[in-house]
Amino acid sequence: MRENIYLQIYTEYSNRIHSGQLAPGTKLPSESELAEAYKTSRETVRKALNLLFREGYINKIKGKGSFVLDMTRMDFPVTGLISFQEMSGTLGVPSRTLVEETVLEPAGSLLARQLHIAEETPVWKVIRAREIEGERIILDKDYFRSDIVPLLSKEIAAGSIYEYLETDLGLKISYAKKLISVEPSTGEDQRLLDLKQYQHIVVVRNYVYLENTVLFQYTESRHRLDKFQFVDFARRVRR
Amino acid sequence: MRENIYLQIYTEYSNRIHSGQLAPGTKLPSESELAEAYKTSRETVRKALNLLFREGYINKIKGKGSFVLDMTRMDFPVTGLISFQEMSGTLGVPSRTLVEETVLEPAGSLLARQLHIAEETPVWKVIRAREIEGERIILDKDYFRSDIVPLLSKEIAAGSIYEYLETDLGLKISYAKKLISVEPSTGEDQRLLDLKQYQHIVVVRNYVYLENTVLFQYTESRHRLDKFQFVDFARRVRR
DNA sequence: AAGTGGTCTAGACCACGTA
DNA sequence: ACGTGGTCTAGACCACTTC
Repeated sequence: MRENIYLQIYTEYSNRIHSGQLAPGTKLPSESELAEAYKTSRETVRKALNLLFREGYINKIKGKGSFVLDMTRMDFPVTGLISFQEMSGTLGVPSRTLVEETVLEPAGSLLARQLHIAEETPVWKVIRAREIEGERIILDKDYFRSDIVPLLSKEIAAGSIYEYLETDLGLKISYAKKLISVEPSTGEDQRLLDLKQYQHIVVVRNYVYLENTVLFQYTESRHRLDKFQFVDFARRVRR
Repeated sequence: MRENIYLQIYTEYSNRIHSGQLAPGTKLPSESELAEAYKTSRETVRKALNLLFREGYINKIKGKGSFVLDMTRMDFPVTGLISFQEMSGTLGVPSRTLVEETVLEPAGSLLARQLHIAEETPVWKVIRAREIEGERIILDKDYFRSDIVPLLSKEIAAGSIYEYLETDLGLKISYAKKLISVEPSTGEDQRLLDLKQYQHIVVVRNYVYLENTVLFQYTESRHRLDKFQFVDFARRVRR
């Protein structure tokens, strides 16, 4: 039996909405009609529609139907940082990554507390500056537990570390917590970034957990004030 | 027939996890066991567990079971601003709201663009300063479409506007988009807040939509740099 | 009354983890 | 082999909207 019918329906419709093929306001076929069209049950269709709903692609109104929302007003991505990854993905913005450091060293007291490990545990430390349109704007400081990530080369750091972790190491990332705050900039910030006159810097602390709830990565992403933007889309939960 | 069994299960377990009655790491009963215990079907139980999963209360591992996550490490709320509402809710932090202005006036060009309405349309404007531990730290500027919110008194503004909108006016809030950025502070900020030496201010723009996808409220929440913090919990979506 | 989405049922088969 | 969660089915009844 083919599986993940609901993901297939979700993907097809999210693509059509993304591409503009389905204009905002368009009414989707009813759940029963979709079930028939995909030769599946209504509950399976509902799973797909609920995904689209949760991510802001459509709105569902009882008694009326499901309607395409205006994603263009939402900018992108629906939730997350408008930062290096996204900026460099968008058309024609020249950007590059400067790997400043890739070392294996003992965690130390501060980091040991962040990662909930012993101070002596060796930890991979990767420091990268992100240059966008000729300006070094973001400083990424990544720390990985070395018992989980045995090797990290400069080459890997220059590319996508996440791809390496998921496809090569087979790690299953489950969830992450972000903490955003504004803090005075450090000497390191001033040395590695083009900070202009700004005395403060936006710090995004990221705690990444594996499926087995092990916290294996801690990241500090330090953004120049004027280039920082964060988007959050939230459905209101009724209880 | 009793309805919303899944919400009942969700509420019971989220409460137990919140209160610490269910310690982190605890294994929940299996889905079949829960279905039997609540005299319902497995799919209904799964609906409840998926809610708990999405909100970071539990982790689900195929073949093993569902496990309580450590919420205390997560601070609170799971996603959102650590700001006035939350701060004032926590024990013993003295705080109050100063209503600076409650007027009905034409939208004007800037606001007309934000709310997607005509410039002449009257709009309720509510300006409130939030004082925490004797310092005015947050400036909330709320704008409501007057065709949807007919009346807004100073008394309502001093309390919870959302409660008024939902219970008294029966408005159904569906979703909201937040945009966070850092900007130079204005004269108004300096006049109404205790800004200290800070030249910049964290601006949280909030766009609130009703169930029928009408954008009816635009809010600017302006936070003093050093008192701003935002938390985001995100499950990694696998596609 | 007809059509829509919201909830629920009582099964089924599969993939994964543990023993 | 067994228990676990992940997906799916083919129905059912309900609440809401529209006609």
